Amino acid sequence: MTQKPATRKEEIVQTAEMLFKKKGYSAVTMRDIAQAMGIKAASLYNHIQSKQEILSDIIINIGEQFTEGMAEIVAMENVTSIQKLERIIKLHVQITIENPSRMATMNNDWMHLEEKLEYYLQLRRNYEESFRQILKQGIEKGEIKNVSPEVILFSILSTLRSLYLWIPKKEESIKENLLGKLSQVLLTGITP
Amino acid sequence: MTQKPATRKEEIVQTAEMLFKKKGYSAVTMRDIAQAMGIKAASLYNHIQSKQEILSDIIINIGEQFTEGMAEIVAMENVTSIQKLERIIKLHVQITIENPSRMATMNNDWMHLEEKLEYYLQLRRNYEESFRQILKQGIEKGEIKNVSPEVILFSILSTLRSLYLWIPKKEESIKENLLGKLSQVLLTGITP
DNA sequence: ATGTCAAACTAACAATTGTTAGTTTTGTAG
DNA sequence: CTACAAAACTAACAATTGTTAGTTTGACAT
Repeated sequence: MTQKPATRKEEIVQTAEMLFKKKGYSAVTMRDIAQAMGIKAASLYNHIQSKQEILSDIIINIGEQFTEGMAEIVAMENVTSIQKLERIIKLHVQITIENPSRMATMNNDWMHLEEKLEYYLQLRRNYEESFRQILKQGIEKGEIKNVSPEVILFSILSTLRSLYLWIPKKEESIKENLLGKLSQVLLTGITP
Repeated sequence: MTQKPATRKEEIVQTAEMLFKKKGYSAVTMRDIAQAMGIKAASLYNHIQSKQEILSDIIINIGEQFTEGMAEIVAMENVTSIQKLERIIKLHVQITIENPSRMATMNNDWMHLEEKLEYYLQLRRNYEESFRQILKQGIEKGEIKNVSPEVILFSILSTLRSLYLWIPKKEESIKENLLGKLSQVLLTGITP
């Protein structure tokens, strides 16, 4: 699920993101993080600059993963809009399986970013705009029902952004089926 | 959108929930709440017992609204499962339009409940179980596609729980259409 | 053995936290 | 005008916060 940390700093970030997921950034203290690692709070500062830096590292890392993934999808040729949507769903499932805690932190604590806040918001706006364009093209080409793209965008994105809440509970076998089932529900609906 | 506060305590709760929505429970101080009301932090304690009480009031209030709404839906006779799902969607849209800040607080800060935490979790488990039963009955009767009820539950509930993020931006006219569009997308999908 | 360097430690800081105690202001009913 | 209750205030508290400075430890190459 999560990679082996390569540096001591990465260990700190990985410990922090687990705690952030449970209680949120503001409710987690540097002493909490240190205790979870079996060291003292002051020792953390041999490896990081500030608590804020931990948060930035977590969120910007994931934000840029989504940006890169979306760029690839936008660049795809000779595919339908539905196929692009399937790729978006796959992108979310993959990233969330790899980094459930980071996803939780990005979703819940982005507003506590300081210097990096505007950059994060820019990434998010661009991502949503690409998503919206894919939906509009699909409607134009008749591949997607002519319903408000905004409502579709909201509905799919809400589900994908909540994946971190459900994925950690499932075993690997279920995760494999998840992508297919989720695509079916989100794209074709639940009525026969 | 929000009711006129009847008591000074309700004013405090309403001020608090707006701030909780923006920054989360842990990041909002009693001095923040007081300042937003133009008074001093100590004055709040003429009306409330603790910061924790504010959070409890907000979350339990909403939690019980959902419990009551779901009880009515479960008790409905001579209706299809799809009609019950439409009523669930309507329930979420209505409550969220009336209390967007409370919804945000319930979704994001329930884990900071103390004495009332177990009661809240019980309400939530019961709600989800009723939802699950409606889905299973729908599948049995052939009114709902035979896809994993768990995935359907997750998908619809994720969207409904995120409504607070989108609803405050829309004007009243859009809100009226929202219910219909949302039902269409969630139930019949987006493919023609 | 010695020197080096990363990574831990102790001790402390200034600021901020939720909350209490006791006092003063304010508006309204008699 | 007076009395009373509601609701504000000032001042302070003990605990906790992120962070810094300076020191010690431990592993390893020389």
